[in-house]
Amino acid sequence: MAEQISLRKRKKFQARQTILNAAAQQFEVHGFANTSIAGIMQAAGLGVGTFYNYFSSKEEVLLTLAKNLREQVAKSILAASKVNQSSPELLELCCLCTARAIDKNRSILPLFTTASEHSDKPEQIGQSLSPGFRELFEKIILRGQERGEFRSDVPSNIISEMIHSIYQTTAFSKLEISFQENIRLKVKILLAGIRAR
Amino acid sequence: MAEQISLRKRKKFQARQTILNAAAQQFEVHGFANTSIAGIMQAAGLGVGTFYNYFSSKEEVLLTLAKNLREQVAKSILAASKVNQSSPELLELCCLCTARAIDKNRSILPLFTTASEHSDKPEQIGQSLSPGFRELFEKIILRGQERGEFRSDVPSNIISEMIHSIYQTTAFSKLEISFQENIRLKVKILLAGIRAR
Amino acid sequence: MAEQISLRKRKKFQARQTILNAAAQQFEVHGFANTSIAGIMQAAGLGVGTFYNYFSSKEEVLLTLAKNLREQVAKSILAASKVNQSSPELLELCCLCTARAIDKNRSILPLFTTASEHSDKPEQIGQSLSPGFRELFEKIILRGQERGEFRSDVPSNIISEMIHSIYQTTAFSKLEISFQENIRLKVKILLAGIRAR
Amino acid sequence: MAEQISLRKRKKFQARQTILNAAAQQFEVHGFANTSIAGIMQAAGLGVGTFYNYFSSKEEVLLTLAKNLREQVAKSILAASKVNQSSPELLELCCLCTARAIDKNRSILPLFTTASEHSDKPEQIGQSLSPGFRELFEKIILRGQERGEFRSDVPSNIISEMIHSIYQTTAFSKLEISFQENIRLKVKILLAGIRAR
DNA sequence: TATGAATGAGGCTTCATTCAT
DNA sequence: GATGAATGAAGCCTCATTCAT
Repeated sequence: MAEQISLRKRKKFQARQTILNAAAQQFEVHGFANTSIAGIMQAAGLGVGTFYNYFSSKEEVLLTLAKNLREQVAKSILAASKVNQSSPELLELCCLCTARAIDKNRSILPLFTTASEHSDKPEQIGQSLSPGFRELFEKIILRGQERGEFRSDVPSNIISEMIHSIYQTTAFSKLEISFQENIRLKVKILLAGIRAR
Repeated sequence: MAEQISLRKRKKFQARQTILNAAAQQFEVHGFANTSIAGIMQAAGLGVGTFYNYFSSKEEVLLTLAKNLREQVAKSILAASKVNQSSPELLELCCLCTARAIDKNRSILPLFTTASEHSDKPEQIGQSLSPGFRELFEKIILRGQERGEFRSDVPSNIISEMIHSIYQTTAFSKLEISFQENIRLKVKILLAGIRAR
Repeated sequence: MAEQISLRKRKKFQARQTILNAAAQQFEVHGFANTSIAGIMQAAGLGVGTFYNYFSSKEEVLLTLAKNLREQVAKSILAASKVNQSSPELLELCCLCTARAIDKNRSILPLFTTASEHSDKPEQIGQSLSPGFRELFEKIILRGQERGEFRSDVPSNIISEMIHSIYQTTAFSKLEISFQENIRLKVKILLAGIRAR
Repeated sequence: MAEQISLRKRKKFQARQTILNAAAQQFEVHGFANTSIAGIMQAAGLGVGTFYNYFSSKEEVLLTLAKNLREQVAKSILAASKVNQSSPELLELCCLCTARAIDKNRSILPLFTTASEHSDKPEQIGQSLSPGFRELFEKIILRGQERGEFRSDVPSNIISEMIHSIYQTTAFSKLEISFQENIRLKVKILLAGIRAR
């Protein structure tokens, strides 16, 4: 009996995953707005109605994808930031860790730049990715500025916004260079730019 | 007779402008995806059918808005780049000019980050803004690298992409700082970051 | 120009009427809940989307039908109630006038007994028919009670509710007797029952 | 062994009752049309699929509720009508008994006025309540007319229909008076109205 | 050229019903 | 017998687009 329930739950969990994957893929191919629920469920090999057993809207799927990514990134950063080191080193490390975590979910990030367009509650989605790493970055920068490791003539939130922008747009890059390497180079420039003289 | 024709042409031009303005405003308020042609035309105070006398789709309106912005930016840059100066100085000047031109059309830029989402031909729109100033930036950077004014260990297209990303995301910024000032600070960091050592 | 507009408006008015008639007929045949908008518009010989150029929901159609009926009844009663006469005579006259007005729109009345079921705002529809004649009846009864023409041991609103109930249920009657005659007989009983002794 | 079977039967009976009660409650709160089977079963604390072990449709549930009410009313009337008395007295007694029986199941009656709307077989449900007491009333009236106790210038079926209408609409009454008292007053008027002169 | 009513394709969502466990 | 996930039919509604005036 307990096993039966567990079996069913496992299946339900699997179906949920199937839908999430199908959605991510469809979003990547057609974009969020051009993806229909019917399309997602067809890609998932499930009936249309089944979608509503798991999610109440396309937005909720996006939110879920965002949450998953956010958690992965957070975990990855957390691990990296335990080691003790200088602020520039730490910032670079975190940036690269984040890049690596994002790279595994490349299809998802680009959505958040644009998702705010399609929702009645843009703020929810648009910034749902940030918490957990944007704040972390800002903390590191602040600490670096206090320690005199980073220039102080530019506010930390501007710098943090700049890092954020790098991730957002690099995900769209058409250049013939890997995502992580692209990020690495840009972070290199940024670090050089904010180093205290 | 000639005057009548000219009058008619002027009137036609006016209607077109009215639609463009209404569209820009609606896009800004509701987002591209959530703006309907009926909505645009209502805002324009014109009949729905009239839209199709001037444009064939919402995308075309967006493209037109982009083209207008692009031309303004290009003109602005062109004027700035005539003066002879060092590459960093020139780059900074061009960046600020661009910022100023964009600031006048703030409502339009944010659309291009997202517009690719909504179209069947994303590439057309998504990058429609760049030509005319992205290339210019790259040229300046290349020249600077050749002259030894900019570091050469990062490809010019990466740097140019980074500048591009600054414009795209700063347009969305929620920070309490003006668009132009925000851009200025970021460009400062970037310039410091790419200066040859 | 003015004529053209007028022509269009006339056509628009006609289409509205066509929809209202088709809806009334469909409601009568299949009931409100079992009538789909597609069904109405097919009966009207118009496209589905056209419905929304005129109404925003099935409920609004019902409300409109109710309003029309209400206005007819009110007009009919108003005309009748101008003549001066005893309260029982006046009440009877008004009842019969109402019956006649309703009879012309037989298909509509039955809906209001049931419509409250189907709406999120039941009170709106359920009682939308009453104003204009339920109150009138109550006024006549009250006056009759004051004058000693009607018994006073039963509250006027109970009597008025009883009249109301006669209309509502007689519209459903399966008896082989005309609607108006049926009403006439019931009103006869009621009048006999409320006459002061 | 026999006990086990009996236990099972009792359990089955219980589930059936649970569903009926939940359904009645849901019907009352949301209306018949707006009540889904899922909703009923959730209110019943049972799985959706279980519904079909007991009923084949929402209509059948309604029919069952009607049958139960009908039987209660019939039993109540039967008891009352055994005593020998004049037709008006008997009719009044039966009316009040009926009112009392209905009052205990207030939630159910209102459904039958409207249920016909929602079914493909309206006749089945719409009049499913009547048999057993409408006929009885008619018999009493007929007898009274034969005995000269009731006026004969109005057909008995009209009078019986009038009684029926009182129950149907009083169940919806918004007046600040109890259901039974409301019925009592209306029956009083009716009786006064049909008394032979 | 301007208009706006008509249109139907297409997306969203609900829900009765089935069926494997 | 109980369950609840899966299903797709069917309804609702929006909106780009056309076309007669």
